[in-house]
Amino acid sequence: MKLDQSFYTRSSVTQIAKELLGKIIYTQFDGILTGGIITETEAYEGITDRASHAYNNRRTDRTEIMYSNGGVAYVYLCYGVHHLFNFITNHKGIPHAVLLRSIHPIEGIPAMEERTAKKFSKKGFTDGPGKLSKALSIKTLHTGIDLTGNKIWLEDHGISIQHGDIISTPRIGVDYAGEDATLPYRFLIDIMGIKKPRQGGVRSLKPDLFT
DNA sequence: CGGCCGATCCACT
DNA sequence: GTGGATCGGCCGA
Repeated sequence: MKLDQSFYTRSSVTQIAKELLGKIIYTQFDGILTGGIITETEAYEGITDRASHAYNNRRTDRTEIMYSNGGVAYVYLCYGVHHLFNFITNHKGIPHAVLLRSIHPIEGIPAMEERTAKKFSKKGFTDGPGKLSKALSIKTLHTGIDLTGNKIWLEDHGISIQHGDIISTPRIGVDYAGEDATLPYRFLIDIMGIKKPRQGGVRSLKPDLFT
């Protein structure tokens, strides 16, 4: 079942970030379908969040899309190299976002291997925000795209994530954010169920777990 | 208009 | 464990 806009327009960005775990993200460009199970997200809580690009109600050409009604993409370039994908949430004027940090591939794996020049069997295939964007062919030009359309969308396949299986930690790479750098706004499912990961993330997803 | 630097990744030691 | 890649956005002058 495809997720509709009402999933994104709710007011709790942390709740949405947690509910995204276990959902399936798909992209289809030039007839090539790729997709994976979302296993890690981060919430960015708008104008009060020092880690957010929209902190203090800042509006620039880049961040303007964050003020849209929920259900569109915000993709920006990081370190001059990586295209980082965000779900825009909440209502128009409230610039909440969820960064997608990791997926577990389930669809179009050969295409993803070609795009990333890496093999799925190798550890660390799509376990990072830059890498998964490359695998799904998401680029900055997709900023503003409708997340309920036919190029990028989400589906609920009935994967049930227990509350107790969600690990939360501080967000990665936001040391500049002062007190807000310690907020537990990073959410992930530790598929191995072994231990809380250190910063840097879970690198031990079992390829066959969801198949 | 110039300079700084990041919501990262990978090669190399 | 560390440093280089790489460039658009952002800010101050």
